[in-house]
Amino acid sequence: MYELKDIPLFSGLSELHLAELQEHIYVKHYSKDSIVFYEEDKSEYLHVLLEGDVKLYKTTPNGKEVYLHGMSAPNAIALFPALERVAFPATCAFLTEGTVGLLPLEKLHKCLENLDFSLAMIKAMSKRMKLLENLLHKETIFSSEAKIADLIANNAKIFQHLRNNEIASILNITPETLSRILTKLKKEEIITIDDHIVTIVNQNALQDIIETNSMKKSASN
Amino acid sequence: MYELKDIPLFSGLSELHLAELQEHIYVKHYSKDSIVFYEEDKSEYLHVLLEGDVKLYKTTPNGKEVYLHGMSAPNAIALFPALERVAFPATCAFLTEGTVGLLPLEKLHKCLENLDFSLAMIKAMSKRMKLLENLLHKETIFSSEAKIADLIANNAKIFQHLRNNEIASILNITPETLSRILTKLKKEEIITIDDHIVTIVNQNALQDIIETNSMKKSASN
DNA sequence: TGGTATATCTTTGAGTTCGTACATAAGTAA
DNA sequence: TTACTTATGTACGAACTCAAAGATATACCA
Repeated sequence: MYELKDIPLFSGLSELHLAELQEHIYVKHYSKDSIVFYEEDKSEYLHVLLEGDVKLYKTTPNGKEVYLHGMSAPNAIALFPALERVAFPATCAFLTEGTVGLLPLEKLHKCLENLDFSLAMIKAMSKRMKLLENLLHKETIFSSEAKIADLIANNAKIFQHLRNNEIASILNITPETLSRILTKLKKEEIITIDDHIVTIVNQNALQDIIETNSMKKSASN
Repeated sequence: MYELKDIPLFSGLSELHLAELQEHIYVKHYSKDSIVFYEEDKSEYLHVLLEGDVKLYKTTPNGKEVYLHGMSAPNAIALFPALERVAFPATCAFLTEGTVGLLPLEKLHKCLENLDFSLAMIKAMSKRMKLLENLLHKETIFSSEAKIADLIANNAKIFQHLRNNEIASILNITPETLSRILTKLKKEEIITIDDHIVTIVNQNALQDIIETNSMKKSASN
């Protein structure tokens, strides 16, 4: 299990300061699939993921989950609600077993008096903004085909570790749509899939899909 | 025209420090509709909006604009690309005439050695995250009906200042869709529109649309 | 250990929906 | 007038839902 000092946000603090913080942290264990916090909830604590993987997602009025991102320990989650003391914009659920440390917000806010900590906070927030920005791009610009092409181009290995329906939920598309588009990509000889290993055959065509948001049908059809 | 000290991000700095920064700022004037920077571009400067209004938007492969947000002077724009020295995630265009101050990134990064400045930066980034988070919610959770209902509930006055096609572009829907849904809202007696003044008649029904993402049809149809 | 049963995933087809695109008419303003 | 904005009808398309069949995995038991 990780400790505070393993998290970049806190790693710049002195031994002494860290020890003091550690004293005030309430450590909580979670089982797989349990909820850490719900969208719209508020909390008096910063949630620090010390062990395990979580996902963050929003829920639509009809109960559909909109996947935002996954996070692995060690990591501070929901920084922005902690800083602004506002409600969580998303629900956080464990994908594995895991552990969360709860740091009282007063303690966090006191840390900000330390310049190194503030700079680390800026770094951490930058990182989070990059994630958000990326997500926004995927959800507003990319078509389903482009989402899939992008995933294959950047992280083809994920198909070895996750089932297609899990990948679909990460991309916020239905498994049916994923299946259909993968079939199309195979038929167009842009990729091959063998025993869950996705291999890129035509990198250019893939890039083209990402850039144009669509696949030109092959003349042979 | 505003100056650096009018911007919350910089207002905590000493007179001396401000004067020094001001010396290194290159001030540039822009005409209405001109582009400040393009998506994917990089810059060695932080852009500080000193006068006028801009909008930020992404462009899809088919040339459609996806509106992100508008900003008014005084304000630092594109903080995240400035901090991380990465490409702009969006295009910035003036909606009015205006002025931008260009602050070399070295100068900005030097400011971060000042704790008050760092704290102001954290505040500014928080604010930006809130914007992004809001936008993400609108684009991923809301239906077109909910977007419009939300706008009417929170900012009905905007209909007095902007034409419907401008409002449509802010909501990232087509003018046709906006027109149809406004007509529907009038027919259901949820709002009235008189000479561009939108009045809410049935607040509950409006809230209901925002929460459920759809309008139940009235029995009379 | 192997074999079968059962559950879960994936694929495919058909139909629906939401919002867009295009065309055109009607309204409004300079 | 002339240009632009708004409204409305029709058509289209991307991705969804629902349903059912086919393929894989997992569990259980002899």
